[in-house]
Amino acid sequence: MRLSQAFLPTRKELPSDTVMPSHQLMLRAGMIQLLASGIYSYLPIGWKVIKKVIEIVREEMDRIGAQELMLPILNPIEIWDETGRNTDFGDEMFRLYDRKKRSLILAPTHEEIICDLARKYIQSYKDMPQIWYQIQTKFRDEPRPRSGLIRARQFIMKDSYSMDVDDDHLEKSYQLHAQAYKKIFHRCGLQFHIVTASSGLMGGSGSQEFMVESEYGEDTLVICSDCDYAANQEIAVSHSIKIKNKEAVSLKRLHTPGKKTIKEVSDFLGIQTSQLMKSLIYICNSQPIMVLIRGDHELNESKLLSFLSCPVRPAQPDEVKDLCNTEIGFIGPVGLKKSMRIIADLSLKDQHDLIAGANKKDFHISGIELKRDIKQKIEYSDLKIVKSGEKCKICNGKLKIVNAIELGHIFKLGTKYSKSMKAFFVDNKGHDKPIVMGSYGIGIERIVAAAILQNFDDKGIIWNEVLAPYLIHIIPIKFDNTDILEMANQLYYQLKSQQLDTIIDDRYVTPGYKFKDADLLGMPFQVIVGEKWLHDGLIEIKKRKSNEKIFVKQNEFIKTIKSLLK
RNA sequence: CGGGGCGUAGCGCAGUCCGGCUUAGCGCGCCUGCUUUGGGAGCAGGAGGUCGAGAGUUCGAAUCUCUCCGCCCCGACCA
Repeated sequence: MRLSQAFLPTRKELPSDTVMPSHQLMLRAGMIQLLASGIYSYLPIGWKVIKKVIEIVREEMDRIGAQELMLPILNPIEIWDETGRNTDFGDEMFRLYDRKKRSLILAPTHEEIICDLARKYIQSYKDMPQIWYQIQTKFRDEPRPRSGLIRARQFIMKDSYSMDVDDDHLEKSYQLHAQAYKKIFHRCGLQFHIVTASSGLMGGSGSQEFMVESEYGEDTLVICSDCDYAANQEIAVSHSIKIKNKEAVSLKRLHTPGKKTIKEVSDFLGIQTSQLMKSLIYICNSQPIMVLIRGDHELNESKLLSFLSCPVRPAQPDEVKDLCNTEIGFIGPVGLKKSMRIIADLSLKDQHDLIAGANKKDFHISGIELKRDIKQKIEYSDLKIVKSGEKCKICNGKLKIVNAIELGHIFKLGTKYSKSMKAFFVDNKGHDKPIVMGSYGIGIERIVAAAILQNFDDKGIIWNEVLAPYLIHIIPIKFDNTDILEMANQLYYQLKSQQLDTIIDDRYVTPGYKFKDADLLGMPFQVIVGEKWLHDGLIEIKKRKSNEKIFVKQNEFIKTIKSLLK
């Protein structure tokens, strides 16, 4: 490509209203253009990179025997009613009507459509296993699009679905995907984590996410520095920092005027926050539930949600007052007016001398032992958020917390969809059984953003050879000198004839302009034809990443370039 | 959906508090001419704006009031 003819609108100035480096660089390098919030046009070099990612994904999916197909984006609403996900997705689905006023949606994912295909074509255990995938635009009306392509409302996803006869075979399909995903992200040159993830309300027997660390990430991971343990914070477990168990003592009411928060109470009483018990009221299916957490811990709502298998919300202040006869800050499990389900974090089990609210304004109670002092049955579960510095349950190593961006998610769906959509097959004994499914996604643009995020400097993007829109960027300097222009053109044609993706900056602009643009665009190799060529007959090859310069004679050029390419 | 910020030329911004010396300005970019080619060139000339939209207040509105729209950030949300 000749830059003089290219649609490659680079910008010197940093776009305002942007925060994330990958977003800023994609805009500055002329890769993307915003059309509306969360909706982008992909300009030629942006699209070129995306196509490279897609091709890698396609190769690795094909390698595990997955079969590519293409499903409709426009879906009749009825099929989404079959699984109840019309309601579940709610406002996140784009909705529209056809001329007959029939309700349609723009698909945010395709489990239902796949399941429909499966129930029509998969009849016998002999028809499985199957893995079907597509690489296609998805639509989600995100409440808050952000960070450029990281969270967009229209984005490209590779989604695949496996159909198997039972859980063992699902496990195989799942592992095939895990392997394929590792290869894909490795090939893209990314550093990533594989973490166990929350199954949420979807049930199923497990899922893993493929994550790249980033301070801009929307997910939080817990990672062990000593072993392989890595999990999404939503489900991560740890050994809490141990505290010495106090002696058993009797209950005592303490006057704590105006002291509501854990910190206020512990400061006032001169005790460790870990001796306190946080009492939280949640509402689940309109029923109140008291949740108890150690004072130095925080509740992990995802864990509560999966323990209860029901969406939860914190109770409103007036609801709390209604239930406990006092305001937030002084509630506790001892002396509750109305009985309610109580769920406590494991760390509180068998502890002596805990302190909680007295259900009376300005009073707390000390000396609490849940087993001794609470008559009703208390359910115990791991409910706390894992914090940095806690110990790994597997190896006792130190856990760290990092933010991350989710690039891929593999999911054992089980039979949720096949049951509700009646996708059954006949097993080898002649019985009807629901197809056992898996679903697996990759965010294509997120790979591009992550690749930039992991490889840039103050001058611009640093592409690796796999994803680079062009491998080589030729820069003729002083090119009104016909020798230089001729040489540069000659190299350009030579490289092209070797199938090496090359761009040449044949614009009539100053050298500084060309260098800045080349660094911003970040092709792996810059080939500079200038003074050195005129005086010494040498062509300069500069590596974008290391800034290393190599000077070669013309007859050595192609050989050298090829040896530099991996 | 809650909180905050912003909307003035293709891009980045000043002007808005305190209405009228602003014929709406600056930098970058763009066009023409001459000069210029190892780190975003110089000089000269030029084009480009319903000041996000609508309504109102006023003799007079980019500036004040109201409504709406859009974009960004924080939070909530994110099978």
